[in-house]
Amino acid sequence: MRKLLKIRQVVNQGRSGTLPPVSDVRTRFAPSPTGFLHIGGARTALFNWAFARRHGGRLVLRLEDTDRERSTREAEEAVLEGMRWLDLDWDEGPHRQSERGERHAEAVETLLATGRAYRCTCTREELEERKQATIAAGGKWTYDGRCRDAGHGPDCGPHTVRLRLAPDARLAWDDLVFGPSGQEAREIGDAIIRRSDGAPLYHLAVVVDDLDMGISHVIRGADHHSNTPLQLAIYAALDATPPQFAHVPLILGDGGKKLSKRMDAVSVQHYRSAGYLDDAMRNWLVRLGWSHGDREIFSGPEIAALFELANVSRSSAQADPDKLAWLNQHYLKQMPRPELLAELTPFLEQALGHAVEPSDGLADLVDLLRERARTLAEMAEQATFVAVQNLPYDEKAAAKHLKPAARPLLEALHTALAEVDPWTPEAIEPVFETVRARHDVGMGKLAQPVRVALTGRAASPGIYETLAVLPQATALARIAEAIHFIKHGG
RNA sequence: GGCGCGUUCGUCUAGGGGUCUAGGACGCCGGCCUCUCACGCCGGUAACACGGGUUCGAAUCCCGUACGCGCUACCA
Repeated sequence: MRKLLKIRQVVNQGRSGTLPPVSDVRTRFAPSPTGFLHIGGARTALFNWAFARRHGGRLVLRLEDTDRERSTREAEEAVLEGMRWLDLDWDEGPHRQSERGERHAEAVETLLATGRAYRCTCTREELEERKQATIAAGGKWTYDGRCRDAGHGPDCGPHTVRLRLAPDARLAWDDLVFGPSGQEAREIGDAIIRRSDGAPLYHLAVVVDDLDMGISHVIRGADHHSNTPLQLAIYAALDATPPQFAHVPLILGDGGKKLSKRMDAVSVQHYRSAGYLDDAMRNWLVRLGWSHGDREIFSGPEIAALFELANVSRSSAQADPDKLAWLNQHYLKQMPRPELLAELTPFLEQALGHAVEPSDGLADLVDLLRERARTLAEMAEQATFVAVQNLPYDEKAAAKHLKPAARPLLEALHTALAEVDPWTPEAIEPVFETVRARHDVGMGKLAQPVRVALTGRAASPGIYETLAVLPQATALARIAEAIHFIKHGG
């Protein structure tokens, strides 16, 4: 218990207050390892990370893995993987709640020894019965205190342990986001802190863990706002100074409803595999409930430099996938080429179904595509033509542009293009000009058939660039194929 | 049901009594650019939940209503 007393109180501050420049800020992220990192959890982690970094503090990672069923090693790893992907580096841990049973048990024993808690032999059935009775009588139910002064000893048979609350205690705190908050103890009642099977309850466990880990700021989802009074009571019973609390609003799904696993994309790995960038994801998440004036774009380091709890909203936010897509393209546009190439390759290989050799053409193409794709998956889709063996034609595109009228144009181009040297957009352009002038057609009539011949589709980057991205021989071969296609049909 | 919290354009938000005929961003619509698709640029649409107060003056303060969310477990 000594250890618990060491906790230092960080200067109390309201929403408008400021923190001392250097502090002992210690935040924590405490997810339960469910097999994926939920975007709500990811944002909570991000806020904790940002707050710690902003104030030169430390972030502690703690896995709340008491649900042994779901808490497999793989489930844990998935959560950590999500954190790493988002560059949310932690300074301590991961600690595991399951490994701290002894500390939880000790705390309960201390509480029992000091009379701050007592044993309760009421059974679930009895409790339920009395609860229904008082509700039927129009009353509000909290534990009626039957065992409060019964003085049950350790050998009283099956029992739970309850916290003895002073009925007139006002369990109040100044929430860093919600402001002054609190509840009367009598509205809570004597809560169970240890189950009859000896396992500690969540509220006891978090308090002991946060105390032991020296957490100065508990930043967590608003769903815990109304759990705080009880936890405050536990801190008090332990004679410990509670940390500061900041509750962040929940993230809602489409239509303002709670995020549902089947209706919404709730895990960060979903977005990752859909081709979203970590920078975009972080930026999107941080702007859900937090703002910094009119600014929209924030890099990781900028978040770490600018984040303040005072600018966190109190109302829940609806996740908007369109905004994420926009952010993603923004980051796609400014990502250094080698990096982008590396990120794209796995997506491209997946789209093609075979390995891809790096080439200058592909590298050039990536620069052309960053203006046209919102995700890596989209970009890969648009890039397949450079690396594909047998180019398939989009049916509608072929029907519209690979018509007999295009044949003489393609033939003229094929001949002229064979002479182009060097094979660059600049050298290719004049060829189109001459062919266009000679056949007296508009650019559209000329470019579209070529585009379909080269890419199989009606949309691609500029035609000269698209040509130059392919080896000259390949480009010529595809034009020849298109001519053949027009002659003989599919 | 009880307790708590929330409510500014479709969405994320700025805004802490006059400078708000409410600003930015995404989306959407229109235009320009143009070989397609994009990008870019220009322009437009669109909000203070409702009702009472307080005040010379309210998006901003107070009360109520409605709606939404959270908690209300020997779950976390």
